[in-house]
This record gives sequence, structure tokens and C-alpha cells, in this order.
Amino acid sequence: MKNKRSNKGIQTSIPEPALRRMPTYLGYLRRLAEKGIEHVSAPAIARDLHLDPTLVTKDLAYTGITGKTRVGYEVRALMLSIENFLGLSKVNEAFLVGAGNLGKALINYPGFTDFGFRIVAAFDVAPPIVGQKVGEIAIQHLDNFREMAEKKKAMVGIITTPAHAAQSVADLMIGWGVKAIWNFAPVHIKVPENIILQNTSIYANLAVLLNKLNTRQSSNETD
Amino acid sequence: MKNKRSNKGIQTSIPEPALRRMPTYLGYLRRLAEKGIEHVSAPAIARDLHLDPTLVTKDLAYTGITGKTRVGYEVRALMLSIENFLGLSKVNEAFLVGAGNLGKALINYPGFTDFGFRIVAAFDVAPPIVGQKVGEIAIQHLDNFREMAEKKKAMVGIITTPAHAAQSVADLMIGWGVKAIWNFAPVHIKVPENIILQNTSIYANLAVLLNKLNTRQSSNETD
DNA sequence: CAGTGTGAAGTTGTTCACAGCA
DNA sequence: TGCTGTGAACAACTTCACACTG
Repeated sequence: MKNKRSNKGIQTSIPEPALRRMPTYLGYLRRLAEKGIEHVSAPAIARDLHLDPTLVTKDLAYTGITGKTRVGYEVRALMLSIENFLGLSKVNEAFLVGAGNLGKALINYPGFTDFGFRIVAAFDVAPPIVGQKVGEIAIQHLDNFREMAEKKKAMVGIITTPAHAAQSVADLMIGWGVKAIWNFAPVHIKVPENIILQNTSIYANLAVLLNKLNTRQSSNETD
Repeated sequence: MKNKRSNKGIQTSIPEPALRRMPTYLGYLRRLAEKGIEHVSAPAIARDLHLDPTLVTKDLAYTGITGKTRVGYEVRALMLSIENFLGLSKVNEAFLVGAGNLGKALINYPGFTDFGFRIVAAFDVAPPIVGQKVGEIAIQHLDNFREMAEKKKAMVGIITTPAHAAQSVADLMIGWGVKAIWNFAPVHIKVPENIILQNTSIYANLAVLLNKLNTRQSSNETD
């Protein structure tokens, strides 16, 4: 039994970097679709997005689609395949805690709807912020969280608080049934095994950029 | 001459993932320092940050520091070592274009100063936004960019515009001497070889989160 | 021993090479 | 010929094993 990829679990899950590239493909395809373009090949995508052609082919294959030799992929079908793969068909709802600038930016981030993602309620504790309206959402006091969490069920909790508040907010969210936490606070928070934790730190990117800048290593492109 | 990293250039650069973890270490160490803790070991850091102990050791070694057996590292020295390594000693200045919510969030992001990073001017084109003051910064019309770019030299250009404007803003910035571009718009922009491009997409993280959520693969932690 | 430090093994992700197809 | 699709080589990153040290 020669298995080269040592498959310790059952299902080989797809590489995370591939997952991270999916939104890029999707955005690109949507722009093609708007222009009325109906077919696209992996090498063409690769050229436009500065990626390796084989990499594109493999990424697309993960979503389950299959292309036509010489023609490439059908744009609409490919979009649907990716959307489906990412689970964008069903709407995922989220609570947000910490309605400072970053929180507000997320609340009316235009692209979320395209990703089947919706922030349904937002909370803060600071008097000047509580009561403000951001887009459709009125910022509530965090004390209302419990009540709200009983009424509306959201799967995702977004933390955009200062670092010191992040852990207790996370605990609160988990206590009220959130399944995943998207943490923008620059601290590592502890969550139980069964809770999904996604950390997003602006600083990680800044560090890469500053390092490149200060060591002058150009033409290096990442996210 | 046995070089394990296939060294096509001259200097073996450090792994990008390590670089991305540096701000995490730094934040953690700063919190330790505030509490007056003077020494810390790699295994201890690893425990608190949910990382592998050896990984921590290697990451710290990249910054050039060396620890003491049994005692660990001296917190202050370690902080300085990382700060120095990331080039945080000198202040890096930036122009920002696109002062919507995300732009505003970045303008008064509290942590940037800790990273020797400063946004010195911000621009937009929308009448209600131009003229607003965000923190210390007055939003100027993009037409002033050229004039401003001649006066103040900034190394970094931050793009927080809608997707369709990103490329032309990038071109403008490059034309006026920016060395690095930090792009938050969800498109891939083209830049010359010698310009550093750092893409930061909220969607990449969202995709990972939604995929985990919809396939219920929990206890997986990333950024 | 509890820590650092490091070479080797393992794992994951990317790129290459080429077979098959229209 | 220009594309998909795939197994194998390669490169990058992480983890393991263990020698060393106060």
C-alpha cells in the first residue's frame, strides 16, 4: 500500500491556499461575465492573475468542475461551481461586537452580500457608539447580546474589539451558540475544540510589507 | 558547499509564514513586558499562542537573538530583536487613497504607530468625503495627490478604493515615487517589477471561514 | 531536567513533464 | 496546436529527534 500523501484522516481536504485563492477567481470571473465573456482557459486566468497555469487548473478541479479541451471553461458554470464549493448559496449570518471604525467598515462592506454573508446585528459598549446607525444596522449595547442571540441565530461572531476585550467577547459568543469566530483583534483567543476560529490580522500583512520594503526585495506578490 | 535552501539569489530570506507570525510574538511580548515579566521560554510562548515549540525557537532565531538555556529569552531584548528585524525603528510613512469606511478605519488604526507606520495623507474623490477630518488627517481631493507627493515623500501607498479604481490609483502612486503598494481592493493590480505589492483581502479569510463552517471542520486555527 | 539549538524526516503546496484530446 | 488533466519531481514549511548546556 503505497500512499504518497499520508492520509491520516478519511477525506483529504483541499489545501488552504487554494481556498484563499477562490475569491480571487470568483471576482475575476464575475468581471468577465459582466463583459459578456463566455469562455476562459486556465492559462488565460493564470496570466491575468499572475499565477501558475497548472495551479489554476488544480484549484478549479477542486471545485468539481471539468473543462473542455481547447475551449477552456464556461464562465458561468465555473462561477457557479466555485460559489457552490464555497457554500455561498446559503446565507451565513453574523453578529459583530466592537463597532469602532473597523467594525463599521465591515458592517457596510459592500462585497459581503456577494459571498452570502450578512451581519445581522452589531454591539458595542461605548456610549457614543451605542445607538448609532450604520447602514441598516443599529448598534446595540452589548448587554442586549444575550437577548438578541436568543432571538436571531447567527453562526458567526465577528470580534472587532480592542485586544483586551476579545477573549471575554469570544466566551460570550460561544455561550450563545455561535459556531465560528472571526477574530480581528490582535490577540490569540482560546476557544473550545468544536468552534471554528479564524484570525485576521492586519499586522501580519504589514510586517511582510515592511520587511520587503526595508530589505528591498521587490516584485514579490502575496496576500 | 551544501546549501539546503536552493538559494537562487545571494541571501536566504526568511520564510514568509515566519514573518507573518512576528507581529503576534511582538504583541504577546509587549503584554508580558507590561506585566513586568522579564524572561520567557519558547515552549511557554508556544503554549500561549498555540504553536509548536520548535517553530517558535526557529522563528526567534531568524531575528538574530539567542536565548539562555533553562532561562529562556529576556523579554525586552527579544522585543527589540523582533522590532529591529522588522525594521520598526525607522518610521515608514504612507499615503492612503479611498477614505471610505475601510480607509477611515486604517487612518485611525491605533496599532500602526507601534509598528513604526504612519499614514500622513489621505485622498478621495467623493464630495461628501473630501474635506472630512479623520483623526489628525484631513481628506484631500485626489487632484491634490501630485502636489502632495512632491512635498511629502511616502514610501507606501495604501489603496482602499473600489475595485474599478484600484489600477489607476496604483499607476498614479507609482508615478509619484511610492516604493510599495498595499492593496485592499479586491482586484489584482499590475505593478512594475521593482515595486513591492502587498495584497490584503478580507475575502480570502472569509472563504476559509465559510468553507470550514459549511464542511464543519472545526478546531482549525489560521490567519 | 527544562531549556536552546539543529540536522533530518515528514508534510503540504507548487511546478514540471507529458499523455490525451479536439 | 492549445488546451485539460495528472502523476512525479521539487520546494517550502513544520515537526520530530536528539545532542548540548547550566
